[in-house]
Amino acid sequence: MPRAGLSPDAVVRLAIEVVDAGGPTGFADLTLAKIAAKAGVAAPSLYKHVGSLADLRREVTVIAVRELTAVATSATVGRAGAEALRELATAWRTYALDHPGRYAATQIGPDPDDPADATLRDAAAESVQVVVAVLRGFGLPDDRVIDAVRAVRAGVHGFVTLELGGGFRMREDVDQSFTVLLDMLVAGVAALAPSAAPPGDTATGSRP
Amino acid sequence: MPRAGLSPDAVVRLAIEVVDAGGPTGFADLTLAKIAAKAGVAAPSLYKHVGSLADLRREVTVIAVRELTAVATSATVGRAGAEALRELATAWRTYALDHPGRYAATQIGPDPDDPADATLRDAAAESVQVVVAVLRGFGLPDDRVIDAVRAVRAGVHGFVTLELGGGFRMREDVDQSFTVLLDMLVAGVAALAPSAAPPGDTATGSRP
DNA sequence: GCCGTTTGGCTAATAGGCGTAGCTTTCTGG
DNA sequence: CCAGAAAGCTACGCCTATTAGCCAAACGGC
Repeated sequence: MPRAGLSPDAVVRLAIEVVDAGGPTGFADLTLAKIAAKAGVAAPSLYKHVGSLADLRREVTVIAVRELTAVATSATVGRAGAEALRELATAWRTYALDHPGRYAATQIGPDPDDPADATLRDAAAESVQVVVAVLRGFGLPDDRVIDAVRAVRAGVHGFVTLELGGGFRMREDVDQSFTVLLDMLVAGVAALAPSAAPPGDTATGSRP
Repeated sequence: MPRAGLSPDAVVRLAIEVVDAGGPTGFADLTLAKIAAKAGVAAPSLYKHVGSLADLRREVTVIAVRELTAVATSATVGRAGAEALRELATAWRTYALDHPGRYAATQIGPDPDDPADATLRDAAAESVQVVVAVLRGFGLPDDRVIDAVRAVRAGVHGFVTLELGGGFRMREDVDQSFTVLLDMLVAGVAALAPSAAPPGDTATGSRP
């Protein structure tokens, strides 16, 4: 008969705790029953604060995407060019490794047609804008920026998803492999600029 | 009272049909009930042919990984260097786009400790070996091969997962972006070789 | 051709998930 | 102080997977 003092935000916070506790599959394994247990409440009571499990998952995803945007942004303030790109990618990977469940949540793509996904679409677009901003520092032609952004996103996202999924044996050397990937991306993006001369280091040299 | 004529293989075949019918989320949405409905059989009857849903999913995953290995292999026979890498990556992406559900199945990593995952581990290792073989043609030092393999896997896998997940707006230009990514990977891998000179072309390659 | 065994289907039932309906209790605002 | 909103609850319906036990169809030996 006592009240648990829940609120929509509190439920989302508990959901994130459950996600964090579940490792890389924490988001996939998120369940209303677990949240209710953690809140000390019967499962149907959660519907007083949340529309559905799908809604709750969407809110968790939005928060995770915004967190990722925030760490990426703060990793690149005051930096430019290759250094900014390296810091961005490193912060991105660090967030994924520190919060694997939340990072898995960010992989949920918004439905372009569903109005309920509008804020998620916005959050996702904002996170891409951080990459765009960093790559603008390379002086790329406008029509090449999108290709560079996609390559960087693909490389970093692919790397961390493979890493989180256990796709890499020999865990010791993973940091070095990530550095090599960043070298490739930095050099590759720089090579897209018309007038050679990358604004920062190149680490592996550039090609004509 | 008539018999449906099922077998373990037939059940797996039906499972793959269900996966294929479900688009990118077909694997996540795979359910014994759907398979049973497609077979014209009650759900518990499937247990005469399959150990559990987890077993069945594992078998689907193994098949998908082997298919991916096969298309990657046949795309690279008789080719070497940059051309082989481009064809490998293109075949990889084509498989993912043609069979999004099956490609999603390949993303589940084997548990390194679970003996039931042994054949999946082997299949996954075989698929990585295709990339290793292609990259060997670049004349990399042994301790750089692993970094190059990881970078290629990360780039291609990241690209197709983002593409399948709807992470790219403006669908028209995706082919070009993939080509740009391949340019970066080819140049980046070539740059890892001690004696400059990439063995194949360096410009943007071909594609139908 | 017949009998016994294996095999492949079935129904019934358990356990756990989401979600709805409706009741009761607690808090709050006038 | 009391009415009504808010936040719990239980009971239920429907969907999963999975187990247990039954029954009929197919098959092997003779």
